[in-house]
Amino acid sequence: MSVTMREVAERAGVSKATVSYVLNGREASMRIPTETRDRILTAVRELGYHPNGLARSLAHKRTHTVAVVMQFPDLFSGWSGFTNELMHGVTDAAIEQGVDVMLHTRNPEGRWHHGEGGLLEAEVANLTDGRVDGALLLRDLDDPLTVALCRRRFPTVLMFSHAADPEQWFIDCDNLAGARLATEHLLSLGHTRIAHLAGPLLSGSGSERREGYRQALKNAGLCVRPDWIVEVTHPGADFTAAMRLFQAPPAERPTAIFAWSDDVAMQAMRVLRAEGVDVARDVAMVGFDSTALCDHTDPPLTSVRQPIYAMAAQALTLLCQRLRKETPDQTQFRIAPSLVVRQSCRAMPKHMTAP
Amino acid sequence: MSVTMREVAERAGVSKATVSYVLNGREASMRIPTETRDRILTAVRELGYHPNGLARSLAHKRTHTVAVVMQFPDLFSGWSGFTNELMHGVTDAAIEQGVDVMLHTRNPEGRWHHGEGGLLEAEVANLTDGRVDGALLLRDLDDPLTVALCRRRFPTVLMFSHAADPEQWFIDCDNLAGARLATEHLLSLGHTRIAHLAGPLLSGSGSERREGYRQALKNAGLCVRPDWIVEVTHPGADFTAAMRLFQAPPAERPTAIFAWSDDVAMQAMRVLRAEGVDVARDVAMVGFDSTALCDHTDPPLTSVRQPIYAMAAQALTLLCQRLRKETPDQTQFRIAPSLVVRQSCRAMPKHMTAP
DNA sequence: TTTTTGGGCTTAACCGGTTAAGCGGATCGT
DNA sequence: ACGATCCGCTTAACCGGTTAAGCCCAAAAA
Repeated sequence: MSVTMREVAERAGVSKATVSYVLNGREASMRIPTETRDRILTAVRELGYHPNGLARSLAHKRTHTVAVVMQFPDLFSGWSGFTNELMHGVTDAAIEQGVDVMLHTRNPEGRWHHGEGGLLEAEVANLTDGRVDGALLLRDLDDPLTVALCRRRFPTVLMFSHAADPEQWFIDCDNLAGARLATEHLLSLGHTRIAHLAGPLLSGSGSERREGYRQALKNAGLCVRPDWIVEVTHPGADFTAAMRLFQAPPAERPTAIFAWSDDVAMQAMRVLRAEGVDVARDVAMVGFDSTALCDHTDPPLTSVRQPIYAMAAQALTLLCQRLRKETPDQTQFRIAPSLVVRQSCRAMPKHMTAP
Repeated sequence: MSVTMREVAERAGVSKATVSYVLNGREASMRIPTETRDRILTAVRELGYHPNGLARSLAHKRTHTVAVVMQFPDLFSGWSGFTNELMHGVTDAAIEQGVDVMLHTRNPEGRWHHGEGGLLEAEVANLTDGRVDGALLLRDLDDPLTVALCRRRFPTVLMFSHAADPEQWFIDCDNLAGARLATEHLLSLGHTRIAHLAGPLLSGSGSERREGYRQALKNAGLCVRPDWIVEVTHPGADFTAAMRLFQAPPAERPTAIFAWSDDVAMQAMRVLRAEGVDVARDVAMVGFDSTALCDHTDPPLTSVRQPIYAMAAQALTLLCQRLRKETPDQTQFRIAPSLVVRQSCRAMPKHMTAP
């Protein structure tokens, strides 16, 4: 089909090896006279030769390709600004590092591992079969795939997650601090009846943000009401449990909500509005991520900012360093989040904050 | 490093070929007794053998991987709901078809081709070097890369673009009809002073939507004011030219805007609001794409819907059919868009519509 | 003149699989 | 008894590159 090195060699009247040496500029060890070199380069041009990437990679055992492995098959679903910013960071850094990116949204047979081992094995085999040099993982805490890959010494970097194992490289956000930031912001505005739309317990971000919420309440001397922690793992989830909180008599309702992600916050805003509850006027809302979307919602959403783009880009850069066997001073990062105040939180009216 | 077929063969006391036959189940032509088969499978299990994907692909000349080639290096930038829905469709279909997806956001040296041919050549070589079987292209009309790949008979499918060449497979939206839909909606609400925030002329969507806008105005007996077609190619672009339209005396200002994309519409809404112009009350706005975001803006954005997810998924499916050398009845698709009315367009007050 | 040196290539093994062709021995048909 | 057939496997070429080792010949050194 395509023109091979053999044909180039024949046309130039040399051996495959010579062509290879010329094309790869192995000048240090091998001095090839200009005349031969020109003959080869002419043949290359005339035949329109380009080396086959697979053969190259097979011989080098290096593909200059990394995989991005998502947790959920539907991560691209909805309007997730998170995924967008993440992929933007990854691809920009990939261009800079000169690597290609493969997408592995593919989850073995459904959402989560069934524990049979066979599916996990298949996934591991898929990643370690030589087509990619390493992987960027977006997975839950103690995810079996992550652990399995690490055990096989397959080069990985965790994004937006972390691990106790010092062998694991990762870059994560300090979710605990972020959640405290959000909750304390609401507290400082005079809110005491704060509910939490929580993420999955399995994920680091989900569980840590819960804990940060709890800590902030406790530090303020408030008790944590378990029924006010409602698990809403993604925007498509069922919000009826959350809505039930607002069917209580007015004095029993939350006056503020900390949502574990912007997407969930936005969906909640929609659902609440449909029920006649106006965000900002009737209830304060804080999200998490502070993606560009937050400026465009009604009202603009106050949110905890984690620098997704930069973190993703750094994750890819770290992975490339790992592939080059470099040893950076630091291989585990915890990024401090910040609060971006927009207009979704009003202060509590004075008379209600008084005891 | 990894365990190879050779080692499996040695441990099972057979040749590489036999192992290969057993693993690939070439039972039809080759009958291997259960005893030998078991010996091999045991060796496979004991050694934890998994075939090397590169070697396999090299021998088969098939990688079961397709590339997604974007036009802009920054396509993942901002909050683009378009890209998100697109990638969701692509990846879902990829899972179904059993192929992997490579991202080629990489643009040779900056944004657009410099026409030297060298960069284009490099890009073509990159895609045709065997690492991917085919490509999904998101490119401008008459894009040189598209043309070059088609000439080399490299399997491609255009997404959200089209071509006159019957050899080109594509799936595109009827942008002309969509733009007419948007403009006619505004006309039907009584607006006659309609501006257009236009996309790049190079892109099919950009130019066709302009034309649809023009046609709708002409059909309504209105004249097209060139100064009211302002090019705003992406949300990060300069909006000052657009804003200048609203510095005219009230009677000279547009009362409605048709934006060529949701992202641009949303950014315009922001910029306008900052200038004291309230969308819906002071000016009607229609976007294009109608991604999930439109429900969350203030006000929710009326927009022309193209089924991005379904189109992207079908594009990938078409590509896979092309790779399997199937010949579908239809290889060029034009999808009819529809209008999703939300709350960003008010009817003109009666006294102003009267002549 | 003989030996050393080194330039300019080639040979051949290798990366890790696939697969057409073929071989040796048992079985079958006549 | 002898050829034909078939089973069960191996051999070796091949995919398209890379690269260590080495060969041949000319020039330099002894």
